[in-house]
Amino acid sequence: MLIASWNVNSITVRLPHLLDWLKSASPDHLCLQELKTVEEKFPFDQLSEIGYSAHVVGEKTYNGVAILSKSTTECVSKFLPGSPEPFQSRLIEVCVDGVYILNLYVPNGSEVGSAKYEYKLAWFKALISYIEERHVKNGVVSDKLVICGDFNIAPEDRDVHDPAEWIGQVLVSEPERDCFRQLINLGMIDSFREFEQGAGHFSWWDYRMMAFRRKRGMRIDHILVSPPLKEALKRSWIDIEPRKLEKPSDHAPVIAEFEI
DNA sequence: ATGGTAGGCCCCCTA
Repeated sequence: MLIASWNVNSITVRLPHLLDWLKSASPDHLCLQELKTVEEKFPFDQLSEIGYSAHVVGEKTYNGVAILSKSTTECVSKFLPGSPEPFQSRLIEVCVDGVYILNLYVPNGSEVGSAKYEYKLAWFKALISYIEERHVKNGVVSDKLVICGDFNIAPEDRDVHDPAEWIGQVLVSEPERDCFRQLINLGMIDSFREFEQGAGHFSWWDYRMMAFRRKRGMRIDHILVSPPLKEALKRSWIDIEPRKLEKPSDHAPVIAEFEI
């Protein structure tokens, strides 16, 4: 079974890339972020034609998340209780055959110390409570849980093209990394790092300054796996091919394979 | 300290 995650930066613009990628990669479930549209304009029909159903939380212009699946899934949640105001569509969770898939679009944070940065930290605090209430027993995640998404956090310096240049900045600041570590402390496993220890593996590159060509990126999109799924995890990787296309998303899809 | 590029939308905001 393949579970993938991709920040498409507008599903309207990226639909051709998305359909092509689904046909070639053929994931069982794909978590999408930054739809930038409302549910009424979501391309259910075109996705259905290639075998995918979808649960969607959209909004006009910003944010928006969805989970596409080949099989039928049960939607568990479409919002984050206790998240700071105003509401933003950044969380959706489904359940399928006893496996929970939680899809996140973590706030970007804009700049350390800004109001948006405080929103990001408050949002993550609510996220930890959400996970603790639903999936944690005795301090660890006891359910079969996969947390996918654009975390807007590069967990360690090896996930950053130039750590010295980025020190203390948004996406890499210690309070943000503390947020990520809280999930690790609940037992969640960074699937990518189970198979690859090296630096230079990125999932996002700024559109500006030819960042992709210059390999100046960050690994901020993640698939985390709970302890009950660890043995089933067989592979985890980043597919940078769609980032090479004309009019790409600034993010690449990340994929995890399970023997289930 | 700033700018560069992209997407959506209402001439600017977010990333």
